[in-house]
Amino acid sequence: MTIRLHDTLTRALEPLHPRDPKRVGMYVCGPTVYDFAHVGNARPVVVFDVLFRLLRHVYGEGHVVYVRNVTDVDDKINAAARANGEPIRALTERTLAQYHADMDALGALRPTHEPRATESIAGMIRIIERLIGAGNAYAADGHVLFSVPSFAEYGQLSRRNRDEMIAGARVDVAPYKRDPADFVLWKPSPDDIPGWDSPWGRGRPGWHIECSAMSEATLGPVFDIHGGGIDLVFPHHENEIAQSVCAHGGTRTETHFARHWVHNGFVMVNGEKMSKSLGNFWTVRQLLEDGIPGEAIRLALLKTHYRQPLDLTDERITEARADLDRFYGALRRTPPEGEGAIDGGFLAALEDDLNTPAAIDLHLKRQLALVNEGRAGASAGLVAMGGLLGLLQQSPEAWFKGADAGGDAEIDALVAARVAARKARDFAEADRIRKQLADQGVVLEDTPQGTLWRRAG
RNA sequence: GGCGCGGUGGCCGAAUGGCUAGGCACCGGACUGCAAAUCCGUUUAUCCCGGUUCGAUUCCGGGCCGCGCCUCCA
Repeated sequence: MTIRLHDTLTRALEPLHPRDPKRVGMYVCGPTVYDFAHVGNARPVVVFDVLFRLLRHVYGEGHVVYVRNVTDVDDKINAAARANGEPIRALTERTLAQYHADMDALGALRPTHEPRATESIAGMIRIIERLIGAGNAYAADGHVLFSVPSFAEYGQLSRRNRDEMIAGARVDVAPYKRDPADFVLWKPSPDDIPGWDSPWGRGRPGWHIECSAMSEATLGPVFDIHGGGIDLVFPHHENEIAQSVCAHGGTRTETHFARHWVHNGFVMVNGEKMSKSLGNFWTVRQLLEDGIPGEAIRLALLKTHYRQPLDLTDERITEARADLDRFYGALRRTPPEGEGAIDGGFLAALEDDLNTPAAIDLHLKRQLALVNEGRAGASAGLVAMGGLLGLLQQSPEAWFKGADAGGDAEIDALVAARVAARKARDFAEADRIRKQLADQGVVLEDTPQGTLWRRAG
C-alpha cells in the first residue's frame, strides 16, 4: 500500500510517490533557539518523527533524509540575549542543547541533518542574488525585498489573494516596499546586532530565506515532503515557496520545490490556548521535572490525529500513563522473543495519513490483548509496532521503576518480607507491608512468576 | 473585517451516503487470602435549522460556538 498524506496545497489526501525511493527527502521547520520548547513545539517534532519512522520502515532506513533546521539568528534571540545579558552564541547553544535533551526524552530520533541558519548565510545570499537577477527581488534602502507581484502563484498554499491581505493588513507598510505584500529577504544590521557582509552591506537574513537555502543545500531544489505547524502556512511557507520556486527558475510549486505540504494542528492546554500572558505555557522540561515520563507526553500527543486541534489536559496525560502501564505490564509478564511482526492493519492505519489514534486504540490495543491471551510472538509484535510510533522501546523495569534506582533495594527487601509472610499465611503482616509500600506509591502485583512492583504515577 | 480549521456518547477519538470503530471511565461478574493485573458483560453520540436523497453524522446552504492565520507565533 502507498502512503497517503493530506496535502495543504490541494487540501486532499494525496498518494506519496517519492521522486527517488532510495532517497526520500523531508524538511521540517525546526526551533528558534531562544527559550525552552513547549508542548506546541513538541507536537510537530513527535508527528514528523512518526512519519520519519514510517518512511524508514517503508523505504529502508538508509533511504530517508530528514532535515530539521535550527534558527539561530533572529530578532527574538537578540532580544532574549540582551534581556539575559548574555552573549547570543551562549544563549543559542544552551537552548539548542536543552532542546535536544527534551526531544530525546520524547523519544524523537535525531534528524539526518540539522543545519543552522548562521552556517547557511552564503547559500541565502546566493539565492537572493538569483532572485534579483530573475526580477523577483529588489534592493531598496539597505533591504532586499521579494516582489510578490512577480510570482503569479503567490497565495496558492494559504488560499489568499493579495487584495484580501492588503485589506486585512494590520501593520504599517514600510516605505521602501514597492508593494505592500512584499517581504524582506535581507535587512541591514546595526553594529550591535549580528550581521554578515553582503552585496547590500552588513546585514542579516529575513526569516523565510533560511529555509529556502537550507532545504536546497541538504535536499536539493525539489524534494518530497515539507512539514511544520499549521500556523506556518502563512506567511512563512507561502513566502518560502515564492523564494524557492522563483530561485529555481520555475513557476509551479510541486515541480520546483516541495511536492507535498504537511501541517500539524494547534495545541491547547487544559482548554485554553497557551500564552505567556495567561502563564499556562507547558514546557516539555517542566513536565519532565514534574515527573511525567516523556513517553507519556509522546503518547498523549499521538492519541489525537495530527491535523486535529489538540487539547492537552492533565487527564490525557494520566490516561497515557495508564495505557503505558498496561503495555509495559504485559511486556513484563511476557517478555518478547525474536523479531516481531507488524500487523497489517496497524501499518495501513499509519499509511492512511498517519492515523495514529486508530493505530493505537484499535490495533495496538488489540495486539496488547493478544499478548495477554498468551499468543506466541505477540509481545515481540507489540514492541515492533510500538517502535514505528517511537513507543515501548525501553525495558518494562525501567518504565515501572524509573531511572532513579534509589530505594529499590529497600523496596525489594519489603517485598521479600511480604512474600515470606504470605508463605507463612500471616496475611495481616502481608497486608501491613502492602499498605506501607502503597503509602510510598509502590503498587504490588502477585503473579505466578512472583511478586512484581512498580512506582505508580 | 477577510481567509481557513474544527464541533461525534461521562471523557478521548476514528470512520462512513444505508451494514451504526475503538480506547478510557463507570457499573456488574469471574479470578485473587486481600489486592493488582487479566478476562467476560451492560450502558451512553453524531451542535442547531433548512435542502438534495428511498435514506445523511457523512453532500449543499444558513446559523451558533471554539480555534488558527492575516508579513517574521510550532
